[in-house]
Amino acid sequence: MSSETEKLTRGHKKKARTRQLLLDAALKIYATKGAGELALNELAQEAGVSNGTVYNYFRTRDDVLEAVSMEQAEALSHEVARINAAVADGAERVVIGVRLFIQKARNDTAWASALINIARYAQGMRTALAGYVRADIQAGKQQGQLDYASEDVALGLLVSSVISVMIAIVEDRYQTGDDVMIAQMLLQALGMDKQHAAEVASRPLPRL
Amino acid sequence: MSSETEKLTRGHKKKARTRQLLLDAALKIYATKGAGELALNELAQEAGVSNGTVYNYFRTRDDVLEAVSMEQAEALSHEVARINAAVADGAERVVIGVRLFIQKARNDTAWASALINIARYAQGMRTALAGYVRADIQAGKQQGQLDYASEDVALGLLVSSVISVMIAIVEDRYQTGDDVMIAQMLLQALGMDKQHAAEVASRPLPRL
Amino acid sequence: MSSETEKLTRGHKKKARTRQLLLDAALKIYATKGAGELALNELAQEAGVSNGTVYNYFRTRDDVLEAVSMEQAEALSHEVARINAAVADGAERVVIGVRLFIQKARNDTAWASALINIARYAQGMRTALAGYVRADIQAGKQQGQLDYASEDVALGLLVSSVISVMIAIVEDRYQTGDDVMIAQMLLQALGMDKQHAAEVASRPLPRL
Amino acid sequence: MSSETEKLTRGHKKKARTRQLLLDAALKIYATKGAGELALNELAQEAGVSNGTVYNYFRTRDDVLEAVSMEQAEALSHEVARINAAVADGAERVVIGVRLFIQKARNDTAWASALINIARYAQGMRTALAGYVRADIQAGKQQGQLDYASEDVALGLLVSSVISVMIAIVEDRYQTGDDVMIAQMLLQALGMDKQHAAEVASRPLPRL
DNA sequence: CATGAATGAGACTTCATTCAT
DNA sequence: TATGAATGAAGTCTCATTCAT
Repeated sequence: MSSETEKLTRGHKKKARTRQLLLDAALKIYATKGAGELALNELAQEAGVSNGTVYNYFRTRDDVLEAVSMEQAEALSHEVARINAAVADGAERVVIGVRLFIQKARNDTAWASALINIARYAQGMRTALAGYVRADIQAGKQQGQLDYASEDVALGLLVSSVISVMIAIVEDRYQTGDDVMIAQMLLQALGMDKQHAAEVASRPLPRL
Repeated sequence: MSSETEKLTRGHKKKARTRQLLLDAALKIYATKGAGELALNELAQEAGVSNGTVYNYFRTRDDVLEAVSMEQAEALSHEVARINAAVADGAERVVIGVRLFIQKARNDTAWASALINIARYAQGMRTALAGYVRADIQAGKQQGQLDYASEDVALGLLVSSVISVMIAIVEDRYQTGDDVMIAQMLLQALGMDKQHAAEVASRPLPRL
Repeated sequence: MSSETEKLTRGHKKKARTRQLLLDAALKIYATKGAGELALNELAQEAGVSNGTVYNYFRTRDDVLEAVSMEQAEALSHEVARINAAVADGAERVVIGVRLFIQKARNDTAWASALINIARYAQGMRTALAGYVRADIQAGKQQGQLDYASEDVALGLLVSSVISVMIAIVEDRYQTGDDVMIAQMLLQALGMDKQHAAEVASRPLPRL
Repeated sequence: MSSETEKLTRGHKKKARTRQLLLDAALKIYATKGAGELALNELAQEAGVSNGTVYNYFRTRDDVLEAVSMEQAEALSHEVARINAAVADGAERVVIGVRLFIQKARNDTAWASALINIARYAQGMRTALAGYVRADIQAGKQQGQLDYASEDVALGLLVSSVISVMIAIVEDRYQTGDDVMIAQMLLQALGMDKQHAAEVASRPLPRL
């Protein structure tokens, strides 16, 4: 490794570490506050860096939001994709995505709360979340299991419904089995008949 | 009417008028800004009263939000109830509610934008919106047209989907016919079969 | 006095008083610091008002500077005009203006210092100062005592020279009689011959 | 030349080069901003070095200002001295200095702007500029062409007048011929009679 | 009740300066 | 010497809130 490269690497590592500190701190704050209320000096304090340091990484509140959004969206995509790797059935892939998402939210309501707050503001987040489902519902349609007129409307329905369940979780209105229920309803909305939808929605989830 | 009473009445009228000025101004501002960004100073200016006056009517930012929420929710309930007065079919009532709501949003995107911003913050708004649909889906179920396992999940689905369409409108992603489409999908989600759902969703709307 | 007027007057009086507090405080600060270094929170403290109050009167540092400039320029104009009221001779009016200005600076070096700092930044100040001399040198020219090619150059020379003497005063480089000396030199620059200039420049000043 | 010496020399050269980079960058910035607003971060960026590097050369903002002042004053002295080398007449030397200065300012208003900003803050600059004129007016006095009572007042007048013209140039208020005009007025201020002053002020300038 | 000047807490933002590499 | 991330003091600015009129 040349001295040049080494220097850059060290610098980058430090930069990357601080940046991650800030992103983690931001996510933590989003669990409590709306994205519009994130105070950059509070972010600094939470991350354990000084006030001015924040400005070496983010110019505005929205920059922070966008960065956190992207990070979360990417992490989620990767995770669901990994778990769905062995599943070919488009409808089932949708169900797994929806139910895993909800499960994750139940296991970590702070995270769920943060995600809700992020999704409220960061349209990019919603879009990114929609992105990784799009292929699944397309597959479902091609496989003849799903049948819907507008992909965009379908995606809007899917994403907003899942968020709606997340809100229920955070507000402690979630009931056991709601994940299966919403999955079934979504399949029906996407054109699957009740019996089939009920069956697919209640298949056991693959191991993580 | 005694002079005393008259004075009181006039006082009340004036009071009510000022309050309405403030509510209208707030709605106008919500069309532009998130509820968290409403500045009471700006509200006063928009309403044409002095900043101190605001405090005679609302103690906090959230008071304003809640009042506007309630006003809107009530107005919406009344409107939809009036239009639905002659409709007995529960499923059709749902469709009419959904489609009218969307139509209204399309006719006044500023109002739509305000409502989205209100709904983001004021959970009460969502609840209120859900309230007036609850009876309709219950009716649909009793009439044997709808079939769903959890009323709460169903309501969450309905409300969040409609909001999702409103967001699409504000962001100019709405396509003609999306209102019928979402109505149909929601009926399907609520357990109606495709053909029937398509038929009910596309019935002509009653006159306003 | 109607209640309406009374209210306005009371409000105005208070506003005017606070504004004057701020202007006075600003002048005091300019005696020490350059106009570019005036800190608005320091201004608040010096004026004995709270931080935010400053922003009810001035939006920026430059607003303060301009207001102080105008106030000073106006006060100076009035003062010199009053003293010169009985003097018809244009050249003598110039001399009186110059010498009084210098005298005032010697009597209040803090004021002189402030004025220097103001003049450095606020071109408007220089212009205003020039304004009230313009008529005098025009008179001198018409009376056949002064003779110069460019009025603007002449005014620039006059104003900058007086400021130059003020700087000397503040830096304690001023020598007794320099006021007469600079007045004579300026008359010569404006086309008067040495003997005449010496005589006019050394005439006794009118009483204040 | 030993490798050791060579390294030192290269080091010195590099050091000198970096310093010059910084001085040039500072001058460029002074053309835009007042000396009080020079940000060392910006200086570093403009010079293409890292912010920490600045501190290897200058301890404070004022250090930079002083260094640039000195550099400019020295350069100007040299230039005028060179051009005046063959001129014995003190009054003419003054005229040449004044007019060349103005000419240079007209040819490079950015430089003029920088110099004004420097002169505002750095009294040393004014002093240095005065320094190289002092000998000339002394010569003029000894030659019997100039006649003034106070050398210091005369120098103040000279320097401030020239700066006043530079300001006029930067503000686009300069008129052709103003250089000759101001030169003539200054000679008159220094005691020369009108006809003679007009003649000396309008002599053709020596070639550069 | 209405007014609007004053308040001051609390955010934002910049930048000179330090320091480990 | 050069680098540039980190620091934190110092200033800017906003706005909910109070209060005398």
